[in-house]
Amino acid sequence: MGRKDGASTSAASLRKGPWMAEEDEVLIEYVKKYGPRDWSSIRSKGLLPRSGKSCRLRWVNKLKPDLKTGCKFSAEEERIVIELQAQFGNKWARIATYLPGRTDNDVKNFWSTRQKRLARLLQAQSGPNSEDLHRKCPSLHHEQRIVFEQGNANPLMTCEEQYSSHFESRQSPARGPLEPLSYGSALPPPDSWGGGSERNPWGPIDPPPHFSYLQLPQALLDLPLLPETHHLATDFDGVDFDPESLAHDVPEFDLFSDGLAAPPGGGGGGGGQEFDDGMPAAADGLFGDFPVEMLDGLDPPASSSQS
DNA sequence: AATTTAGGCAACCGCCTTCCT
DNA sequence: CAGGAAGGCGGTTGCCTAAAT
Repeated sequence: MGRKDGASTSAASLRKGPWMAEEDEVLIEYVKKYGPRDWSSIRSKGLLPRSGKSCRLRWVNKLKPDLKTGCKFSAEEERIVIELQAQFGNKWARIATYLPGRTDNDVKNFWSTRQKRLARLLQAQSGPNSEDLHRKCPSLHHEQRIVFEQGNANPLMTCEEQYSSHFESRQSPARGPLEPLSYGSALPPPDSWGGGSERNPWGPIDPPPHFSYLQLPQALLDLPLLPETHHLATDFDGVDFDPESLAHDVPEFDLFSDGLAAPPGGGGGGGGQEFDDGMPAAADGLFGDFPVEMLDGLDPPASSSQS
């Protein structure tokens, strides 16, 4: 209601800025002892000069043991985010429930970066230097070329999305609908966290209906289609996912035993990681360049290309 | 080698929802 | 039921690093 954040606390005595390792230790010890709740009592107990919100954020985004920190989004994860964003909008917390080890902040940052990139490409395409882009991104991967040369390009997707989709469809053509991660056998129910707030991000989530590009934001829908690709906007209606493939690499949830069983084939945090399905992480080598051919046929959307 | 640009990420802000008294 | 407190969430900003020029 009328409360202003921090109004009830003396903001002057609150520490801000980057967290020190010692602070992290204190926070971890606190969660060990009391569970991930009552964040504001961390300050009231005199443990840390941080706001409860700040403590919670730090825990959720960095200290929680089941996070994929320092690991780029895999192509699979990218695709999931793209599809769910189209479906739910900017409901990052909800989307994150479908991605083991990813936080809402991760998803948000990923999306933001992607949007910037798209905006920049569109702007470049609308300007006089699209040839410049060709020069800058000459290394179209062979697989990417196949996608576009076969006329399967969907102008609503970035290069890596199209490539990802293409690659994926060849790997497992039949996939079930996306489902959120559930505690299942891998994660304990919220109760085991000490009966904290049941407003938890893991709560029951409606299984999303099939994704449809018709639900894309209007700004994207305004983009003109490339010749001979109009059908694709609806072809993607049937893109399905196997929920098993999403949940199968949910790590054993062991709050304080260093958490993650390392995914097979890659140590965490090192980059270049591979996941169970063999999909490589979205390494620059594969997805680094956009197919400017895709953009050359496009006119800038009436309203969004100027900035 | 210096500068610019873009990507990635951590953390803060403020609004909203839910819980508690 | 009303109001305050706490937590959740999305938007935004700023810093750091790597790549490009």
